[in-house]
Amino acid sequence: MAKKGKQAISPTREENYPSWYQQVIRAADLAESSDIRGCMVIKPWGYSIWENIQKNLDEMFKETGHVNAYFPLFIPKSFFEKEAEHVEGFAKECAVVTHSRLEDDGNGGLKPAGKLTEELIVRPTSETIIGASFSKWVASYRDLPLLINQWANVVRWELRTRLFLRTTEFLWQEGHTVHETRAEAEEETYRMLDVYAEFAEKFLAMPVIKGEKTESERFPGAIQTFSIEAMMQDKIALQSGTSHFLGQNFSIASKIKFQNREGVEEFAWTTSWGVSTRLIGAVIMAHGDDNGIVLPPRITPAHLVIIPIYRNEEDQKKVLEYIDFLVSEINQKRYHEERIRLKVDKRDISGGEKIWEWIKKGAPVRLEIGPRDIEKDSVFMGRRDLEPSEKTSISRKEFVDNLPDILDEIQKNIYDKAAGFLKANTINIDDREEFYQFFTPKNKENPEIHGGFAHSHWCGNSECEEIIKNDLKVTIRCIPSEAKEEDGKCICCGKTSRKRVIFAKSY
RNA sequence: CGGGGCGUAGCGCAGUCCGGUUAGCGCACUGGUUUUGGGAACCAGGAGUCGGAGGUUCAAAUCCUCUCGCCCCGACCA
Repeated sequence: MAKKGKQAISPTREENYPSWYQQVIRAADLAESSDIRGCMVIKPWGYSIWENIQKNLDEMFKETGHVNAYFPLFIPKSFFEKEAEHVEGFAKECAVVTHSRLEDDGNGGLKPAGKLTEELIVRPTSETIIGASFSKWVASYRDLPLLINQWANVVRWELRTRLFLRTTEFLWQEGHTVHETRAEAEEETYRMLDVYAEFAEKFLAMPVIKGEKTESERFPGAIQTFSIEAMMQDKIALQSGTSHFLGQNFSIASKIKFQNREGVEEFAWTTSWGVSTRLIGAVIMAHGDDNGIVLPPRITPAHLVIIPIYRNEEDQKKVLEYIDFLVSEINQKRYHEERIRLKVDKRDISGGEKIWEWIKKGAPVRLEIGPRDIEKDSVFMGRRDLEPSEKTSISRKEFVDNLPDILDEIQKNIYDKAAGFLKANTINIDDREEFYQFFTPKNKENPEIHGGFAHSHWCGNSECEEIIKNDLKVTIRCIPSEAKEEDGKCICCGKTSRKRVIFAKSY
């Protein structure tokens, strides 16, 4: 007898959001924490999502003229010291390699030996080490622009970690580009922000807001930092991608110089931009429900899971033959120029258990196929964007013909749902009192999900930013690119302002 | 790094305050029988030395000290 609740995940989002998040990761078998502090093991189902993110983003990078390369994991400490703000920003979270050997400590253990003459930093980001190469590669304006991307792991020794959202080691890509002019570098910065926004919306089905960071939230060493911000279902903002205009700061530090068209030597203009495995956390929290993760078809490891139903060997043979035929038909179809990724779950466990497992893992489409369906030449379909009980029987032919459209419809539905949520929880606030109420939970002991994105005026003074942050833990997520100029008064100090910015709590 | 909570089988927990037979329970796992289209039932099994180290004691999951890790809140951050 089924005696568990209506939901597969406990606690629900409403009951305890952080705990729900962890349970979804476990139930969907995405990742687990490892024996190393703050580091995660990404399991096959989770890693496969990352591979699909990589594949599609990489294509977009190539389409915009970038090529991949790979640079060292280690950065000599002296390289790091070249850009003062950069050092200050990352110093507190650097893993440092000091020795090169281990030797017997005389007690059956090992001790480090072979002290390095210069310590090596495990890269928290690669501006300085890549800059060292770039300085050798760039001599003339004819060498520019230089458009490089690297897929890599980085280490940031964060104090508090959360699977996918903030881990000590994480996977990401970092783009590093060098340009002849300021304008060109700025253009690149915006272009890559647009690529991220497009990727988030098209592939992750996640609406985002593009905008510029305030000075306090800027990347260490950057002139300008831009980000895409998404709203999670607890109404908290998640910075999901960043693009930085670095000016000449890093080219000066790394001596990236070139002879310009007038024959005069000058420092180049650089950018950097990145997204990380955090995007998987974003997908979980943007679309997941109380039954587990909900995967956008464009990045799911499996579009379709087929569950054979039979009770004797005779039926089994018939069912599996029917499924073989169905699979061969599906293999003819394409979804956005890719093969349909499918799994036939032949494991010898009960049907109901399999169905729930695939719901928790977020597979967009499930088919149950048994003797009854074969008789009607039809399939029994469940969709992850609908309730688990909402299953329909449709003819085999119709299903096969429409499968790509069904997947697109699911992709669209979950996007619309997330966009609706973002809209419903975004408001203009002009009154300070109202602003404070918006961001204050009614139940202090056990805070309910509250707040959202507040579009409010800001005078541009970082002191106001600081006051709000201290009072409410609310920060300016970005100055939206699309914000229109209008007259208003700063939500904090009341001085005149020309633009609304987005205030929210953030991860 | 500061405050709080917690480490007992793969997972979730009871037992700890008031030390004392072979350390329990649910789920999962293995084998069997009956089942099977919304998370099956029964029977029989396997698996832990109680996060780690040290101490107190005739006796430690339980008391003391140190230490490691996880979770939540805060500061820091993709």
